[in-house]
Amino acid sequence: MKPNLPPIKNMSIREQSLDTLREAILSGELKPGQSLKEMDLARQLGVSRAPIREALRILNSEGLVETIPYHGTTVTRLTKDDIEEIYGMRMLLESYALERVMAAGEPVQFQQLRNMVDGMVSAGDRGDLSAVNGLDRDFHDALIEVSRHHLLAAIWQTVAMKVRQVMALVNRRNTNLTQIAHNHLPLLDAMEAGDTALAQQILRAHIATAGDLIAEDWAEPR
Amino acid sequence: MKPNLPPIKNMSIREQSLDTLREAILSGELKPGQSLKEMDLARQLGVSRAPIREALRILNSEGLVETIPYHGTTVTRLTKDDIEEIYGMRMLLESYALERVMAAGEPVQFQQLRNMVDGMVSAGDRGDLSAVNGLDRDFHDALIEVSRHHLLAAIWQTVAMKVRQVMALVNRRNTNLTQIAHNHLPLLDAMEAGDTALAQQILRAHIATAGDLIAEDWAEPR
DNA sequence: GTTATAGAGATTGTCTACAATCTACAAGCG
DNA sequence: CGCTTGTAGATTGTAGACAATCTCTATAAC
Repeated sequence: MKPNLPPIKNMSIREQSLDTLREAILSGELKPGQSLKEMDLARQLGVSRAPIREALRILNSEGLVETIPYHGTTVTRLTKDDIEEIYGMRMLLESYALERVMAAGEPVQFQQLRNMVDGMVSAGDRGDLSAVNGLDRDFHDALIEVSRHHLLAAIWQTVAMKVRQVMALVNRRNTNLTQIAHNHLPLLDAMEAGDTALAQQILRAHIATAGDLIAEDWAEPR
Repeated sequence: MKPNLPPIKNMSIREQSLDTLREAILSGELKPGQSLKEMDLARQLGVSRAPIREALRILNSEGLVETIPYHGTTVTRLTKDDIEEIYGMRMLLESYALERVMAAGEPVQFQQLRNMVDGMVSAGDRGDLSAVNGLDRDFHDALIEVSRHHLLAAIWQTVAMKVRQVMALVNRRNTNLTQIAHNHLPLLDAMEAGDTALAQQILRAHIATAGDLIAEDWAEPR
């Protein structure tokens, strides 16, 4: 008899604080430029400053916050140039992942991606925005994952976080749900057909379009 | 009159500890797999555990150490696969930087690179190994720098650190100093001539060769 | 009126002590 | 003998107090 019970809740206060703060930044709850006072955060989470500080150091080296000695920690500001850099880097990394996946040529992995795209399409038809966004993230994360490159995956994490932050902050008035979802179909078709060049072209166009749309109506703060 | 004096020692204990530990790892003084006990490090540096812990969190998120809760922190081990990933990523990033530099087409920046290559050549002729290594690092760092891409530069830092660590650990018996130095000349020539394709080809071959040489005689630890 | 300066308050940086957890080994039990 | 369980020592995780530094404001000097 193996009840298969998961571990209760082994996360340290530091890690819980880290996840909470990171999530708040990536969801846009904590806005760029906002100052984070250690004591406030500690009181708010009901813990001491020590784990908060360690979490802030990690967020700092992830580029999500910036710390000036004896002055304070603030959520990193995002300029239009930053957006362009993020999407340029995203294109570079995803393109590389795609190249590796196609070169490896293990068609069995496509099923996983196919499921996500299918789910995205149906979520789009339902008009479920957050589901589409979640599956879109999952799809691009999975593309990196199946490329089987640990270092690439680690770097992708950093970039993907910034993408999430941007997506949460942008004024998304002109998003066509079904269009986003269906955009992934021809990419997957090209991949399954083994047409690397076409797949690359579609992927790059897909990312470039998304980046341009966002950079276009990015309101430079302050 | 501007004496150009740097601030005396404005760095916090955390940052000094961080630099010291990072340097020890990158120079190979602290070897992969070695366990780092907070109390030992604190005693050795003559400080308390708090700044040491914060430094370790940063090193952890940089991928230089790994921490298991209540168990300890160890210097990250490097496998042969890791080496290949590092050099693959290095090629991707430097190639991207080169592409951007060539596209921008500001020839004035080449002078800076030229000086480094010249210095490298003369250091190679002097037989000064550490000078060649230092200038080689400077050259590749500068290539990223002149591409004017903050995010790329940040990501490069992480990868370049791992390259340094690998270089320090590898058994470099067959290094031809003058060859390494002179390898950079045709690359710079192609860049100044505006021949992007040729420059890319030389750069990629240069990095691939270096990576293969190192991966080749990488002794898998344990 | 302008500038320099001193002090108060707030915030971050560091230290020390204590709590929680892990590993290893020994004692108890079948 | 083999397995579980409990205890000791070591190590990491967290808390709270104190020190160092910054910002801001009021005041004094010119």
